[in-house]
Amino acid sequence: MGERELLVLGLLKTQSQHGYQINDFIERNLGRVSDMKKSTAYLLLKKLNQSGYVGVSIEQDGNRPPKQVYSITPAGEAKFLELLREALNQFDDVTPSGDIGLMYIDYLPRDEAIRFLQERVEKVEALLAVYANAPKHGFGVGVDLSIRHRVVLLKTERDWLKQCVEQLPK
Amino acid sequence: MGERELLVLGLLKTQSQHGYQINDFIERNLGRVSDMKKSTAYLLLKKLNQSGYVGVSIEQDGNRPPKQVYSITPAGEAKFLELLREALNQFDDVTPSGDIGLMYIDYLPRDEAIRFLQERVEKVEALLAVYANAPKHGFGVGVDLSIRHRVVLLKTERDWLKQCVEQLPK
DNA sequence: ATATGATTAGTCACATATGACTATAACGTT
DNA sequence: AACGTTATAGTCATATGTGACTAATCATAT
Repeated sequence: MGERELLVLGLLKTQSQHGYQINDFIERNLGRVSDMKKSTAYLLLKKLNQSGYVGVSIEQDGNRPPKQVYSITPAGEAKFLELLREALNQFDDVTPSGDIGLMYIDYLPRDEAIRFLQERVEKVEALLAVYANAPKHGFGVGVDLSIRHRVVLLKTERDWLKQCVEQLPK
Repeated sequence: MGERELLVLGLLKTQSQHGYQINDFIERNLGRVSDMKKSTAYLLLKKLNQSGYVGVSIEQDGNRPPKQVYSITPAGEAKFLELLREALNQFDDVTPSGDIGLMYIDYLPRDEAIRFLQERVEKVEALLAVYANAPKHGFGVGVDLSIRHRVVLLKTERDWLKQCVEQLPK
């Protein structure tokens, strides 16, 4: 259990919801903090239910097909706090992707390799532009801190890539 | 197919090997560039073989149980270059982990939350010390560039975390 | 009326990755 | 000769995550 479970439990803490709403909220408002997909959301809801952290009730809305409404249980509230503490305090070292290619860079003509790396820099810069121009978000400090996180990581990535190009032996 | 397949094909390009050697080399020499595990290595070898990018032959060594020796095929050589170009030129935006907790930080007493974040800073600094003191590696420029990558990312992480703590409203 | 697209609510096969486990042989030490 | 350790070579159950798919209802424009 990790951040994704924490995210779902936290959304249910605000109000009981069905799967669609959960996913919709994440897609619309938290796209810059989580990339969780719909099927994963439903999967987690099911698992959290089996573990007793969320309850399900059926809601019939006029003629619409019946919906599963999920709500957090007391055990879920406790788990939420446990996961929150864990999430705030833990740091996972992640192996950055994109480095393996550099190990074999000498198998390509130097100028071709450099062109690839420069294209890569441009991709990073394009993304940077998107995030840097993101409007302040209303959902809370957290989302803004998270966008700031991405921005500084992307800048670091860009600068490191540029340094790689420079430091490459002729 | 991605970086991991590229890594394996690249190691076979240098010389034909069996699964054990591949994994052993990665664990011993490339632990700072890839975190691929043994079972994954064997899995990739099998898949690459099924796709015709590596061939297998049996080698009997005295009384030892027979070994599968893997070697790269011409198709594998071509695939290697294709994957290398892709790896050098692509940039994947990755959602950084550890941000979800910040969204819910107000559910904990502020001082407790800050203690957790400070512990997290210490973890980052501990890792930073490990990588910063890593000796220059002989395998090639790539490995050193990769270590540099981790170091700058970790520094960014540390600084961002410190900023988070400061910017938190009282 | 009716076609189109958004809303709502999921399911399922599939790919990836790994931890835990099994086995044998060689080698050094006591 | 018994024993622990390392080298060797894998297999397998399991967990995670997602893309592609199905289906029904409702709102809106044509």
